[in-house]
Amino acid sequence: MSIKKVAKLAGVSTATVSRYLNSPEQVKEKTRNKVRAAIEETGYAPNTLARNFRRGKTSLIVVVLPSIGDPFLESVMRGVWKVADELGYSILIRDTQSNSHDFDEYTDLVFSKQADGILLLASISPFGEAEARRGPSGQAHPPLVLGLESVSAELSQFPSVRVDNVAAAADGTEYLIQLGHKRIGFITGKPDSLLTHDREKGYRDAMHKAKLNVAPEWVVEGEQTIEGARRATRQLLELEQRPTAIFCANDEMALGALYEVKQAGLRVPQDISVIGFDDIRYAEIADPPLTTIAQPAEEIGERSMRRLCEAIEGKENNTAAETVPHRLVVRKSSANAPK
Amino acid sequence: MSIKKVAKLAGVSTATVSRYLNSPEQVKEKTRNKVRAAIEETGYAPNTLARNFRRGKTSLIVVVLPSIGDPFLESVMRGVWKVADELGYSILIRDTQSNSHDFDEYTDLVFSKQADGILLLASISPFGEAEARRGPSGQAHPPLVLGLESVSAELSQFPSVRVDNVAAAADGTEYLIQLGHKRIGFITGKPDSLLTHDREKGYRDAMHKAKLNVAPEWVVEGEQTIEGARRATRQLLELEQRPTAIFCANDEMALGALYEVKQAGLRVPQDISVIGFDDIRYAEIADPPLTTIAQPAEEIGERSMRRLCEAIEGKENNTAAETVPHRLVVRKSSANAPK
DNA sequence: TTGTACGCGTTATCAC
DNA sequence: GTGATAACGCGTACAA
Repeated sequence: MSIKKVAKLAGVSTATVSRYLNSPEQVKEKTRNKVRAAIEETGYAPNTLARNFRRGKTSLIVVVLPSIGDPFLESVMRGVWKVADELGYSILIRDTQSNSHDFDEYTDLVFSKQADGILLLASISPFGEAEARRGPSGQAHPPLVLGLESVSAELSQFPSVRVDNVAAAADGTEYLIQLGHKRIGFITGKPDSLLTHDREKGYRDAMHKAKLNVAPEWVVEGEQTIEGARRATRQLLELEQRPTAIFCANDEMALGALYEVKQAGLRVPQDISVIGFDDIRYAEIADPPLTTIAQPAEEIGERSMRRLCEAIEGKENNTAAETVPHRLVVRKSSANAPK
Repeated sequence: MSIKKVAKLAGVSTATVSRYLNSPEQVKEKTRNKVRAAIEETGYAPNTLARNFRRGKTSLIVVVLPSIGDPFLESVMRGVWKVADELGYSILIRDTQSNSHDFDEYTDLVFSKQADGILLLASISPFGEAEARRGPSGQAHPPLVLGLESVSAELSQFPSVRVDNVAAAADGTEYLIQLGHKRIGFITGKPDSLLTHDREKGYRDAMHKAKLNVAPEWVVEGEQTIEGARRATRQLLELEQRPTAIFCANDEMALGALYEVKQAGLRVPQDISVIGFDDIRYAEIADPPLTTIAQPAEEIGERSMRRLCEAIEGKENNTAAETVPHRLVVRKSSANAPK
């Protein structure tokens, strides 16, 4: 009823008002002025609900991430938002921590037109039932891009943007080995996190390549939280032959590890080296400043979002996995192995 | 076109399918079964776009916050999401850091039916033009609740949920005064943050009450970032008569301050006490663990969100300001004043 | 209890 | 360049 009101007031048809809003260059200047005046007078704002309905598009994108308030994701999201603003999308965030949704619930968001696409920045259970939905839905799968996380076989058909976590973790491990460390502990994430699996694999690969043994008790679960990492660290420190270095699958856990090592009266890095992964902003001001592996977070966000938008707009269906470079950042929490 | 398909397949009318979805009790069991079968067979998912359009409701809520990846906001958002899930809303996040929108852009989201309401967890520029829009829009203002932040006069008409920042900061300051500190520095936030203004006021009030002078150079801007706080701290340390204690308007800045004090070769808390505000999860594992003022973050999120939903659903227009309790958490970063 | 038919506000497809 | 009008898919008043 509203575009009609404006149209009547301006003495034009609704079609013209619509054109004025969406492709003003198709409207003669004189008409444009009439319409503009009418819009200003009424304070008219187009009803987005109706517009989306008509266009069959929500301009909403769901970003699925493990937990908001993750300092690393902040940088990624900055990149995501940049592209979203540029291309006119809004971002709907779902975290997998507070809510335990399964994958279908996310794909449903697209099939039921609540969102146009999904940017998956978290590990979640694989395709499951959604696979069955390929038929009815008409399209094979919803527009979906994976950022950060490694891909399970089920999801390997989708485009992705991430660092090579295996290689990066291997680099970090090799760095410790070069410092003379032989007993290196690894604090991994949750069991279902493919990402931390990959990092663990990189660690194991590097150890193996250097012909160093990995005792089973050296690899401990840290649940990707400070608390979990603190527990894990205490376990490592109680070992008869405790590690001289601890590699944490992310910085959040490394900060917890740092605390517990110092709490136990040991010095970092003289007694134990600690390194992390992600280079969050707290790494630099940790005590001692944390050696870690940096990812180009904002770039990952930007590129994955861009590819998602392309997929939505049907411009590309390039399903290639895109790898961005990582970088070892050496700070004070790592040093030569003791003795 | 889709509800029709289901209806045809089930041999009923579209109205019946619609009823099946929205008020199943109005449908006879036998019919229900037919419809259910048809829905399962087709994999039908109702078009949310059409539904929202028809209902005139988006079930979307915009949460405006200073910056995602703020560890404190994570807890607040947990509370927000809890209520959102319960009541069937989705959350659309806008941060004021990466994007600089003004207030009108947020109210427009509601007026143009992109969202049902606004939860404001950040200080932003006051009403401005939106005030003018009261007429045409029909309603006085969009559903809006303030969480965390203090309110400017323009926004005082809206419901709010927060701690008493003035009183809390006064408590923290008094605590330092009791420890014998007389020269207490304050690192404040951005000039336009009402929140940190209030905390600064609490600090000044407490100093004044204790008949202690506040030298102008003791109050420094820290921009609400680690970097800013580090700069501010260096300034304070260079003072001829440097403070024996530093009160930071939030923990993020306190972590930066902690780093710089140690960097300068001073000991915390023996030479300088440092306290923060918010009790983020990194406060406990800081070195030394940070004394701070805790807010019931999740509760703030939950209550403010609940009030917003009530406002949207027209259940209440209680515009009272709700105050939740704060709590001083004493850890190792604060001690008696030196000498 | 179920079916028919209309309208929500916008955009797109035609003619003119 | 502009206007008339038919969709878009769903909910609901009303009739049966």
